[in-house]
Amino acid sequence: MQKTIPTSGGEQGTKPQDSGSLRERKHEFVLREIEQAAWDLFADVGFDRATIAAISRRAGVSRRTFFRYFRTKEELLSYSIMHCGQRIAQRFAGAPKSRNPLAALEDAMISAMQEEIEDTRQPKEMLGLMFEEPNLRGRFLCALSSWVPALSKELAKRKAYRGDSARCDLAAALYCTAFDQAHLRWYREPGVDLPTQLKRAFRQIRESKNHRPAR
Amino acid sequence: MQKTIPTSGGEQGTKPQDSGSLRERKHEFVLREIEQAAWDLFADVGFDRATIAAISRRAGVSRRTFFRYFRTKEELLSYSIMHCGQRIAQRFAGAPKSRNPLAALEDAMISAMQEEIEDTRQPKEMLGLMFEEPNLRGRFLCALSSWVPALSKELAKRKAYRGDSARCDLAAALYCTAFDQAHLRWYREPGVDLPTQLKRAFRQIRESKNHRPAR
DNA sequence: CATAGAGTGGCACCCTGTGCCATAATCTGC
DNA sequence: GCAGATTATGGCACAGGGTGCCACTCTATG
Repeated sequence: MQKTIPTSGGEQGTKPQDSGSLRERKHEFVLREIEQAAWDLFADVGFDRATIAAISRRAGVSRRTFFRYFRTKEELLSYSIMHCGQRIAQRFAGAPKSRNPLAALEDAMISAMQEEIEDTRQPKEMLGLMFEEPNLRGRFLCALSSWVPALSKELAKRKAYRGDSARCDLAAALYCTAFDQAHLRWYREPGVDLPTQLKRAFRQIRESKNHRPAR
Repeated sequence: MQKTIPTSGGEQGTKPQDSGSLRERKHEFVLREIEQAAWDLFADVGFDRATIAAISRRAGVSRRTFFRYFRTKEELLSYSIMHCGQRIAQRFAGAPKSRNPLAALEDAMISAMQEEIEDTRQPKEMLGLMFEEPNLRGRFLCALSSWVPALSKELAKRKAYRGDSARCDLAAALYCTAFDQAHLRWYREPGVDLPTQLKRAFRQIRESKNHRPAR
């Protein structure tokens, strides 16, 4: 029953990605255990019926400890989504400055999501909860809208809309909405992959919009 | 201390808008009492610190009864927002069919909000809570996104995007996002009124988009 | 006035989330 | 290794959100 925590001073040599002290690795380990236990239970009985006591038991920690890793049950979600937002922001910031700002944002979202899907266990199941459970839908949208400032800032830095922050805010928000809707369609429409749905949504946003060069 | 409930058989005659039986009017009355008590308390101490016990006490009902009027504390919000969404949908549906579909949607949102602001006590304070309290932000966005199906349906009926439902969905969602962002700016930027903010946001969406007639 | 049905309040109960404290584990310097 | 500082953990108590249940009150109807 006891699972082992990877040791740093072990005989088989420390792997490069197992960075940090034992304490840090342990923390990371328990975090993943809780996360996994939670998602397993969500899949079994749904979000609302999965009590924190049950999640904790499944993860092998006390209820009190759960709250030291996640402030609320919903934070289990925001967690994944925030991480996803950071990925997108990083890629966006790393894109060549010569690229059209909106096109760079689109690229960042598409490529980040391709990677995200590969990394995530049961991405569609997770997404299902986000769309079906009203509680989670709110959290999801709230997390999405929290991406706006960072994306808007990068748009402004790249002189989209001549650097007008209000317009960049709105543009970022619109792209997040397209992101959401593309996921919704991907979830509901089997057979069409996510990148295609994203591209369709983005095309509709910029459809017939003439990106007039900054003066 | 005792407030009186408008009687139907009173000497001063029944007012036309006080329709329904005594039971129904009483229900409506208590509903408003709770709603008002809640918003007053929210303004005083914030959403989180306003306990349901305190709201109920202020409204003169028991805690148990509160939950017979509102399933959750957050529902106090969704309530207003849903109502607002219905208003918009009604106006949209009532617009002349000859009008450009997207323009009709814009008109509906603008005029509905003008009326809404007049009807609402402290509209900006309410909005403030929606943007500042993370819990409420999620609820707000979730309620907003629940408008999408109805608006999309009406867009499709009016042959926007040649009736393509996927595109209408996205368009409706984008307009809701513009709606949200306009409110955000209105809240943060004193001195510019809401209709102006809405118009600015809408202009950016359709900016340079050529509404080609449906073939 | 009598009776059915809806509204109400009080109670017990479970779950979420937090503060507090004792205990156990890790880290640091020796 | 070892002692002390630091941090993680678990258990407990407690406030608040939300629900089921039951007795009681009020309305609607005849």
